Amino acid sequence: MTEHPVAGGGVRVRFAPSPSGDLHVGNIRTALYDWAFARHTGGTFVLRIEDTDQSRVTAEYIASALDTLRWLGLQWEEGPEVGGPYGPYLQSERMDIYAEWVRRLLADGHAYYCYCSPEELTARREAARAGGGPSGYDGHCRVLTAGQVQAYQAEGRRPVVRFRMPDGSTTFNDLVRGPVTFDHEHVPDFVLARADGSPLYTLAVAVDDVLMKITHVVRGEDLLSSTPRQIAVYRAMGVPEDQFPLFAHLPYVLGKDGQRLSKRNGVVSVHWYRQEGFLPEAIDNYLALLGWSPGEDREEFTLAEMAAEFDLARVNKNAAQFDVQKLEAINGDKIRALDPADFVQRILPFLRRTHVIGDPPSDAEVTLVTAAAPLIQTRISRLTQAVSMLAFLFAGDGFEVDPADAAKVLTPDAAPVLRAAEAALAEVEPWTHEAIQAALSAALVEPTGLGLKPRVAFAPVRVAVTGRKVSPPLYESIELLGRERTLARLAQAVKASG
RNA sequence: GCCCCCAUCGUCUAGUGGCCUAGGACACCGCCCUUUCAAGGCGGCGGCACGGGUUCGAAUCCCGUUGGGGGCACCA
Repeated sequence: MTEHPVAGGGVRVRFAPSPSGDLHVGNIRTALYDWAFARHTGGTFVLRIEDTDQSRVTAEYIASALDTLRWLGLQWEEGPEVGGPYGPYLQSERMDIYAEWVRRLLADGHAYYCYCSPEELTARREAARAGGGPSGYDGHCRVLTAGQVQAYQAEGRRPVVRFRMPDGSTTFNDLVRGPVTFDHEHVPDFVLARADGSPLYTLAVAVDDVLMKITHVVRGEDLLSSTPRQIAVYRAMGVPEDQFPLFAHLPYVLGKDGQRLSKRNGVVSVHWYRQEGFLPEAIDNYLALLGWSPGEDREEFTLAEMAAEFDLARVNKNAAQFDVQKLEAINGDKIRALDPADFVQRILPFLRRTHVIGDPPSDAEVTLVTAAAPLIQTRISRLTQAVSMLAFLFAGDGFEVDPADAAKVLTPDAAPVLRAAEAALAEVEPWTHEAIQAALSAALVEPTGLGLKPRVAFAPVRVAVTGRKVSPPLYESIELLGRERTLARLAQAVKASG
C-alpha cells in the first residue's frame, strides 16, 4: 500500500500527452484537472511530451498541442518552451537517461533480454487464453542458459528488454477510486525497450515521474491497469516507498453513443471547436463538468473559480458522455457574459476570415461591427454565427437575398408592402431606429396605412433588407444599414417579388 | 477467456444513512413576452439497473446478478 503525505511539501502534477494527432476533448479534460489540482494546491504544473514512439508523434502535433493548451488558459510552469529544473521535457530528448536505466536494471537483474519473436508470443498467448488462464507473457526467457542465448543470437534474433515482475500483488490507494489491487499473476513481464534499444512508455513514464519529482499522477482511466507496473519499476529503481507518487485515475470521456470517443461519434479535436466559434472559457467550463462539479447546483464558473474549488475527492468515478448541445448552451451563456468590447474582439477574426470585412479591416468596418455587435450578442451561441448575422451590413452592390427565404417571403403579395416601406423610409427624419419603427408602423400596420398584422408586414421588409428571415432586430438593422442601401434593397426586392 | 474499473431523468450532475414526495442544468413540449430569431419568465415530461441482505430507517453500507467500459502490445 503506497500512501504518503505530499513529500517535501510541494505538489507537482504533470500532464503528459502523446500527441499523435490534435489534442482531443478527453486529453483536455485530463489537462484541465491536472492544471486545476496544481493551482488549487499551490503546486507546480509540469508539461511533458511523451514522444518515445517517434513514428506517431510529430513536431507539428506537439506545437499544436502547446498552442491549444495555451489558448485554453492552461499555462504550465515547467515544460517545453518554458524549461525548468528537471528538463528536458520531451522524452525524445531524454534517450540517454532511459538507456542508462535499462543498463542498470539489466545489470541488477530487474530486467532481462527476451528473444521471443512476435509470432511465437502471439501463438503462446492465444493458447494460454484458450486454456482459460492469464494470457500475458509467460516468462519464457526469464532464465536462459548461455547456450540458449548463443543459439538465439546465431539465429540473428535481436532481443527486447523485459522487466522481471516480482511475485505477489500491488495495492495502491487511488485518489479517485480508493484502494485498487492487482495480483501480479495478471501483470506479466512487460517490455521496457525495443529490439533496437529504444525505450517504451513503460520505462520512460516511471523514470520521468521519479526524476521530475512528480508527487501526483492524475491521468486517464486507461492507465489504471498499468499502475502496478509503474510502481514495480519505482521499486526496482530504488525509490523509497514513501516517495512514490500518488495516483488518481480519471473516468473516460465517451462519445455520444457511450462508446469510446472517436471521429465517428462526434468531433474530438479541440481545434475544430475553436474554429467553430467556441470560447475557451466555455470549453474549459463544460469539460470540467464532465466528471466534476463544485457542488450544490452551480455549473457555470471561470477557470479561476475552478482552481479555487477543485478537489480530487469530488471527481466522479463513472464515465461521462460528451454532449455538444450542452457545450453550445454554455458557450451561449459565456458569449452573453462577455464585456461588449471583448465580444467585438472575439467576432472580428471570424468576420475577417470569411471576408465579410477586410483583412485587416478598415476603421469604418470596425466601427460598424462595434455598433452592431450588441444586437447579436444575445442571439448567437457560436461566434461563427456572427458571420451570417452581420454579413448584410457589409454587402455592397452585390447583395443577394437568401433564395429559399426569398421564395417563401418575397411573393407578389409582398410587392405593395415593400413599396409602402420604401416610400415611408424615403421620408423618415431623423434616421433613427425609433423614427424608423414609427414610420414603418404607420405605413404598414396601422389602419391609416395598409393595416397589416405585424408578422405579415415585417417579414418581407426583413428579408429584403437583411437577406434572411432571421436577422438582428429590424429597426436597428435598418438604421445601421443607412437610408441609401435600405432603399436600394427594397427596390431590388420589389422587382424580385413582382 | 482472464483481470480491473464503473452504474441517479435521453445526457451532464446534486446527493456521503433520516433534510428525498430524489434537486439543478442541457435537450424536448406548452404558455407568456415579441417585428424575425434569440434572450428572459412560468409550467410540463422524465431517473436511483435488478435481486438479496444490514438498519428503527437506505439513492446512500455489504453481497450477488445484469449491463457498460478498459487492460492482457517491440502503442501510450
